[in-house]
Amino acid sequence: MEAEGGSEPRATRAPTIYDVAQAAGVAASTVSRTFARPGRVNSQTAERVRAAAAAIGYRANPVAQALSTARSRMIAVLVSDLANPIYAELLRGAQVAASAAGYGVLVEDTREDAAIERETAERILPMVEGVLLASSRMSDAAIRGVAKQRPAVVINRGLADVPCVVADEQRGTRRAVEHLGEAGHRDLVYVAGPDASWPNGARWRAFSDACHELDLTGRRIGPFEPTFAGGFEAALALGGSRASGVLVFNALMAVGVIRGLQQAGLRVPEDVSVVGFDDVLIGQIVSPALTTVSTPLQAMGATGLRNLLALVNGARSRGEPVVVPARLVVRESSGAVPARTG
Amino acid sequence: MEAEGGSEPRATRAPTIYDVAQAAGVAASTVSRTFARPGRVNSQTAERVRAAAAAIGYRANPVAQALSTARSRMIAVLVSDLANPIYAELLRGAQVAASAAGYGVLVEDTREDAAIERETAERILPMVEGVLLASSRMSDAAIRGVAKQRPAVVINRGLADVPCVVADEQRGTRRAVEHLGEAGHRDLVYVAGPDASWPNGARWRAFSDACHELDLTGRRIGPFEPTFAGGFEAALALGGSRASGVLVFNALMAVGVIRGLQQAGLRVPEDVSVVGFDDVLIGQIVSPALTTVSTPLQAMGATGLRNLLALVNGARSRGEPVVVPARLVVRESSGAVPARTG
DNA sequence: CAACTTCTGGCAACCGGTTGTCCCCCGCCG
DNA sequence: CGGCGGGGGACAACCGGTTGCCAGAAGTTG
Repeated sequence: MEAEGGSEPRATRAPTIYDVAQAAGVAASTVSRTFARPGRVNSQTAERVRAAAAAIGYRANPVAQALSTARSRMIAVLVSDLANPIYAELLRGAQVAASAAGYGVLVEDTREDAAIERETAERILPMVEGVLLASSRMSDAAIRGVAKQRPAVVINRGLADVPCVVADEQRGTRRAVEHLGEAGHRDLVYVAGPDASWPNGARWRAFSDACHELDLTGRRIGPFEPTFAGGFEAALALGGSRASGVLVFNALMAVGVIRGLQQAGLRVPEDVSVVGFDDVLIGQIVSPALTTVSTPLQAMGATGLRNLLALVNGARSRGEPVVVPARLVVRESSGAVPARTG
Repeated sequence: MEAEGGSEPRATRAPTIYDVAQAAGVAASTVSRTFARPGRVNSQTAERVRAAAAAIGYRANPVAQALSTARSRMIAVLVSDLANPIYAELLRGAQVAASAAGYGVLVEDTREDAAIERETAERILPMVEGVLLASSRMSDAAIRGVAKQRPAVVINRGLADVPCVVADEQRGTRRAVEHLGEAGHRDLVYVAGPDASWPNGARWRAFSDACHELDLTGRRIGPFEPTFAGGFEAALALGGSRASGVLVFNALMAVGVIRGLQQAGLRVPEDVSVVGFDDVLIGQIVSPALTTVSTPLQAMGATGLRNLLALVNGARSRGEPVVVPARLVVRESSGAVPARTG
């Protein structure tokens, strides 16, 4: 007679295919095939197995499956900073897409630090089937190193030899500059984010080119932290400038710039027009509402993840990056150039 | 002679302990113990093994380790909506804490849906060592069901028999009501969030009690969606009310309420005072800045995760929930009651 | 009716670690 | 010099599935 415990907590071992096999009077392999290869076993037998499994509450152990099939059904997603809503959105898109495909998402917040990112990647690489790098801060070489070990897709970064999903920074930025130009602004400033950020470089280049073509003056200040505080700080640096139009690396910073300018006694958009990147709630809430270059963040996350799964399943990537459109959403933070009183 | 491929992609199988064993001239078990039980093997042997491992680039396979030790070193974190910054913060706190302990975090966005949440939980339960439920929408019974299968910790919800981390909703709410009362507001409204949300219930009860004790009139409207749009909608419903002080379920909604009221031609705080819950960036940015009940979200995520790990490692939980303090942060959206002109 | 398929279940090896157990060898002690 | 103790390495079983291969049964074909 076995010991009769009181309320057993998580005592009893979970049932395995062997338990099911015994209950159904078949071999373990038959149980395995019943679930993994329907059709391979006689339907009557299968029915018996399923009944036995249900009766004893069998659930396949995903770890064991992962070991024997070498497929963990997990994807790693690395983001720079979960507190930044753009990563929350990207992650959400990716997570929902993964879930739909029966995959789990291992998140890691790399805290805007290339070293942490690298180390993290190495650590979790062996247990996932692929890696989605959102706005990686690593060097190209490091990214390729990761991609050599596992299928990888990069979001928000253009990079040869590794599949990418990027927004059309070029056109988006161009539209923003045109918008400012049409409003009469001649002197523009680009407020830069982190040097390690690829979109930052792309936006600055596109800004610079567009200014040149449209015969506008375009300067750059920064880099600043890609946060509200960083933008606020940038607004102070903007003080002595003659610039009437400002393009800011991201939405959080742009909001910071607006607040900083207001703090300094300038009105937006009457004195200075501010345009940002990323269409997140905070930009819509702030007053004046932020004119911004909008990219479909959730969709990018989802697309990135789906492409990654395709890769995992043996697809070969076309060399071309996936480019999603960016459009300008004009709100209240930009307007006509002020009449020069000075 | 083997086929000589060109650039081999991810061809070669990762080295195993058997490869290391062969290279070092020892048995596989010795290799395993070299890493898993330092001290059990002679230091000279260990050195040889480590050298061999380094030479061939061996890395332990976490899946195999998970199978044989029954420890996957992964924790599931379920949140209702990643697009809500409070979950992003909770998740961030949890992720960083997990990472520090060498654990990975599997996130799942349950989209505010109890059914999805349940199903998700069942699906990933077998591959994690524990579960952190942030603002679960499931029934108490369903949560207990989960907790019976794996160690679980619940955040933002009080629940007997399952370890919890909650903010001091009672005191936080009380402070908010006192604040409004001291400013002269006699007629208050609580704008409710989802019925399935535990903090929503706790806040409403505390609000109601506080109003009673302080001899104020406290009504309730809702439920509304816990989003900006939901708050905006609520503001419309607030229209005909004589209430001059409004307490709103969360920050996103509170911001929506402010904007909705402004839209309706009311000034905040001159005509109506608005107080919210959750101290997130958006509440600081909005104009007027939101007076809010602030709780340490990242810390709650981190604490929840650490307690979960303790549980996983065999600690028994004291029955008491962990209560973290909530404090009122007074900003611009609340002020003195307007002089009654009507 | 023999030869050949097709269907279907079982056996056993395998994925890559971990760990209980055995045993050899060495040193130490009486 | 014999016996004892313990350090340390090897063997093999095990975690829980998956799958190649085999063989018996049933069905098909000439």
